Amino acid sequence: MLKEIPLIDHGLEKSFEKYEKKFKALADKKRLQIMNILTKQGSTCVCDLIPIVGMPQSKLSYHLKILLDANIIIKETKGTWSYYEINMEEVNHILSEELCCILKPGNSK
Amino acid sequence: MLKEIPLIDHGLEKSFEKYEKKFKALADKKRLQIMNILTKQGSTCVCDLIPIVGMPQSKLSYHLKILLDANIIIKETKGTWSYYEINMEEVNHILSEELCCILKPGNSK
DNA sequence: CTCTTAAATCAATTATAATTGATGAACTAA
DNA sequence: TTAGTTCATCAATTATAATTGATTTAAGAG
Repeated sequence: MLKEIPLIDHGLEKSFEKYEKKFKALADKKRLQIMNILTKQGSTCVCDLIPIVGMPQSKLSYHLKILLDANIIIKETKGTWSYYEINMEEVNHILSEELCCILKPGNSK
Repeated sequence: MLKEIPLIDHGLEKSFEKYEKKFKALADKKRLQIMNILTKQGSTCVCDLIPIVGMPQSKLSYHLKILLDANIIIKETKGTWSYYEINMEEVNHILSEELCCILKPGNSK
């Protein structure tokens, strides 16, 4: 039985849109820095991130939201505090072992 | 001997800038489509790509340049023709095995 | 040389993303 | 209640990226 090769593969198109969003989230050095800090620090609240990353709160919130919406980080709210951490499962699914290393502790030696 | 932990790690900063560029190149579904076609087709010239990807020549050239500058694809010129192909080594260094699969033949079944 | 084709580049427009300071919502403590 | 804190969101601006059609460069063919 012959398999039809469609001109436009809608499954792939969906995939490309999904990965476009994730790569967009990764395509910013400030967000890569945030990810690097989260991998070093583990779960961290926004108020502690502010002095480390050195950016105003609204800006940090903006970038955290982009990473969150792409499922690259996870948020957990405890009372007034919001704790963010890397979604390691997701990151490992996207990035190479080599690249994942800059997002894992013990690399910045 | 104690190791100093710098507030700003310039080595990491350079890395982040490098990866920012690569992720930016990947962060577009049209470019992911181009990459997918190049993995299926192998080395392909621009004039053959135009009808496959269905975009005007100047637009295609623009997107190919972004992928080329990020070292994600390789260009080889033969006379009037320019042939492009995936830089597999680079792609494998960045992306997970799982994700590399959408950029390898035999996946679109 | 001229004519054609291939592909890159340009300039102008349009679209998308990032930054900023201010405001608002939700929780805690007094 | 009131005041203080954490964080998200808003609106306005600025910056960056994508799209378009036209032009340009370069390589063959005749």
